Amino acid sequence: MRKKIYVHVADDHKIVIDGVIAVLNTDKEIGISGYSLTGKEVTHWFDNPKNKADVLILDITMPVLDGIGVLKHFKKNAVKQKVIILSSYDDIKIVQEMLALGCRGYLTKDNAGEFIIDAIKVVAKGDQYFSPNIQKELLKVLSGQIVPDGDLPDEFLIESLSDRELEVLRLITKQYSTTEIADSLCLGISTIDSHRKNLLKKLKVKNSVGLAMYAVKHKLV
Amino acid sequence: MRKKIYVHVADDHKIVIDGVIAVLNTDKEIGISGYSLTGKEVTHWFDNPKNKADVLILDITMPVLDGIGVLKHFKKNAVKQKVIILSSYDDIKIVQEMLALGCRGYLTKDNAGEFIIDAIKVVAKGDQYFSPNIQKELLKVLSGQIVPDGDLPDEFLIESLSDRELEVLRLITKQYSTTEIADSLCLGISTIDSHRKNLLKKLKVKNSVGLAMYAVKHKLV
DNA sequence: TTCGCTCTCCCCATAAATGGGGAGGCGCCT
DNA sequence: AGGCGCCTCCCCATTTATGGGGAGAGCGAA
Repeated sequence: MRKKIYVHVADDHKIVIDGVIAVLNTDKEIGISGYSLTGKEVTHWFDNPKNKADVLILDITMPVLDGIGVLKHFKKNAVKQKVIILSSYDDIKIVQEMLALGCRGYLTKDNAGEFIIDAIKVVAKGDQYFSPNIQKELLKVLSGQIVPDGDLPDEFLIESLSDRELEVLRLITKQYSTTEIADSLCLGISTIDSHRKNLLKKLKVKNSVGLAMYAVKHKLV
Repeated sequence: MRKKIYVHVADDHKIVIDGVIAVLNTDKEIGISGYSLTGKEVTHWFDNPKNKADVLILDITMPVLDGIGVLKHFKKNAVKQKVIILSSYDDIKIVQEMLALGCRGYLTKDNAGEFIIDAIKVVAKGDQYFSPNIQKELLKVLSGQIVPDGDLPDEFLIESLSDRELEVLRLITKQYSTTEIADSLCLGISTIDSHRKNLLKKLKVKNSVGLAMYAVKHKLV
């Protein structure tokens, strides 16, 4: 038998972890090296050089530190273990964002059970793996059926926002009007108007609702 | 051995179902009679008199028809099988709402694995079961430490939205202006204005951004 | 039938947001 | 010194959104 592949599972819902482990236990080549309920726990595990995990199954939405934070931490610390995202979202933009952050595979929770074992084996070998529904979406992008806005992954879009703009954006999502934002920041109304106009341009959305949706999507709130 | 208890599991994430089933399979008195990925599927199963399930493990947030809708359907049709809610929320007001709708038990996803078997056995006998963290919250209410105010968390305001209002809300989140929504639905501008005004009142938000945030929070988009 | 709710549309008015443009100060980097 | 981006604020104008009220038609429940 080949060398066993050790897997670490991270999700804020223990029952999901139980499910993943139950599925993985059906395969003799795969072992469980541990699990985490928050992103913070994950980074603790992987900061320890004695951690024997080869692959990390990672949920995006977690308390304390989310999946995005974990990937960023891994990138900064050059963690070499492979990461497979296990998420509820099948939005191609999110997939791209995760890829940009260095994940090696992407599964959606609605069908992870069928594909997770394959995914782990493929990723452990060094390849990438995406569940069929995600593959289909990625192909659409490649074949030009979806033009991903020609924009850089939204990561960079976020970073192109200035501190002030982020501040204004956050207040907009709190349903503050321009006047209220101006008062709250002790600035003129025209200033907030300018910031909002710049935000609309930078994020390429139509109105404040678009700004709010963007902020939510990128977890700025 | 006593008569086996049959359980039906409903959750929009298959991996959660896998997890629940894996845990339940460790107990010989419990059998799985089926599972559902949407509330609609659940009602189909339980509308069929041949369904042999004794207990339903039910998630609250599901597409097509959510857990609340399922409980209401059960109430209307006098479905006699017991329901245990399996939810991410540990908000006491939600628990109370579910109790009012006739559920017999409440588990949170973060520790369901430990208690789900006990919960099923207790509920199957006709008693109620709550995981310890929920029990603690309920005791606080009974002892007067929490005075549950009249308003439910907004999670449940959604039930009071009409179809048209939901439609308008969805288009608002797509960054449509009132005029565009009117055109898109072949209605007058005044009509959409009225719907939006009603939405603002019903959902107790300040503006369209608030509507969008609400829609996102409650997974309407 | 009467009551309540939805859906449709209208009146009034004001506040807010959108869409162009420009401009001066300030700090940072080259 | 010059360039660049950010922050601040202003002009113009139009479109939208908000906030109050009302009203008739339809439909189902009590």
